Amino acid sequence: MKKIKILYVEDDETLAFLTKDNLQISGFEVVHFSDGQSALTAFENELFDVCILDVMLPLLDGFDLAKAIRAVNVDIPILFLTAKTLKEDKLKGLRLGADDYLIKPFSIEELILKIGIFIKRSSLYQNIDNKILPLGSFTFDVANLTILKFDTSITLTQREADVLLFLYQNRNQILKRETILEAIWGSDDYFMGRSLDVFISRLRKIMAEDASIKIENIHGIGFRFLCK
Amino acid sequence: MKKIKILYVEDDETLAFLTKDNLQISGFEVVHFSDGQSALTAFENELFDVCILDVMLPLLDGFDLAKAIRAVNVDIPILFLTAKTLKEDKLKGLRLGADDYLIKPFSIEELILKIGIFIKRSSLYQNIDNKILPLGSFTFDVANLTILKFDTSITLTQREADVLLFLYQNRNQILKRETILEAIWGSDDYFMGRSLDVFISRLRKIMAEDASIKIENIHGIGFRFLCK
DNA sequence: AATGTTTGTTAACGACTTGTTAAGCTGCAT
DNA sequence: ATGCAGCTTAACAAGTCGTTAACAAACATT
Repeated sequence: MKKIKILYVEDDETLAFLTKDNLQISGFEVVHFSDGQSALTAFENELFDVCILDVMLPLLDGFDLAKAIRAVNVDIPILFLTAKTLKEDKLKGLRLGADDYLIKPFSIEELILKIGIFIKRSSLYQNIDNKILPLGSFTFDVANLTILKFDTSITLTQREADVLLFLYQNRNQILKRETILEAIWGSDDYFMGRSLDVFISRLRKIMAEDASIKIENIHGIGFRFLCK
Repeated sequence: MKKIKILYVEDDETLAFLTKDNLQISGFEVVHFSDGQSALTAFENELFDVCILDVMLPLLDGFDLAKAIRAVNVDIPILFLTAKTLKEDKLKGLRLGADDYLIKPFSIEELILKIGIFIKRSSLYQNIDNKILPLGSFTFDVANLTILKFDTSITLTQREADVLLFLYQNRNQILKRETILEAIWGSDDYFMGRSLDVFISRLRKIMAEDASIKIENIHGIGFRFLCK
């Protein structure tokens, strides 16, 4: 059983030390940063399960950091620590329900409890199969395997939809060929790799009209789905 | 043009505020309640077009509230918001009827798209059992198992009518073979599947003259009944 | 530049799904 | 018993889709 890995950003060193220590005792893996900038760099290179961000941070505040994190991973749950009650408009644009907050001062028990509940209900368990996803100027109706364009619609095959959904869930991130193949085909060999290329080619053609959507190839590595 | 009036029940005040605000900006009229009891009272005194209910509510949970709402109005579409994954069968039941659900976390764009599609679908849905349904240039008299054409009428068998009604109730959506078989035949095996194909073939022939009605096959998945 | 490798694209192939017609059952009414 | 209606099963034709092949283009390495 893998530990839950937490990205924790807090500039008050004393509080950070205590919190980190307590979370570790409770079985979490915690990586702590004192400022937004270094946290963001780390986030781009490692996979985390949850982010806990102090709202008041030097250099890059908690909300801006959250926005930057969202640009890399749209689904990761973010828990804000805030001393005051939040400005409502600040939360706009963050994913409703994917985020939560805790008002300082909080007890460590409270935090741990909150993390537990929070993780359980967030995107690790997310069910996406009846969703209608905005995709640039299109919308992607997952259950109906349909891409709705301005005035037409295209029905995808199940496998096309699977690939597209997987790209979507990991959009704006580099995805290794291997990762995609494992996720969609269940294993990874030369021929499946060629199949993947055929599917990528078809999806590109389908979405060619919208220049804001792009499936980039990262040579020798995999693909990156750019969208919005 | 009257605004769509939404009854919105959500106990998380922050989320509710954001959602309500966004829906209003998108042109909906939104009335928000924090608990089921007060929502129900309001529902009994005002007319709403759609209900959006959080499943986890204090006092009266989303499903019980829905039941109470149904006692007052059998046709109103209800959209459930749920944080946890529900039992599969509970959800399946919802998608097929006048109800649908959205799993948290969702983005506000997703919610708005969903409401749009949902309303379009359910406004046509309504109470069907002994109605005369418009079917392109035909009409389908459900109780009398009759399709009325321009100058003739065709009597269907009970099973033909069952299949057609089920397709109609879920029109413009992909229906899995399995779902249809479970709904009409009660279970799903190879031969029933072949039977279904025979029925689809007959229905297509009956409705062949009207090009605006179409039973599409979605290869390897099921069918989609297209009909304005 | 020359070579090998990875990726893009199109088309052909084959397994499998579906469409269609007709024959075979089964239960019901006569 | 006999005939009929309605559904299922069989049989074969037609269609679809993922895979594979084949070749071209892009890229990396020397």
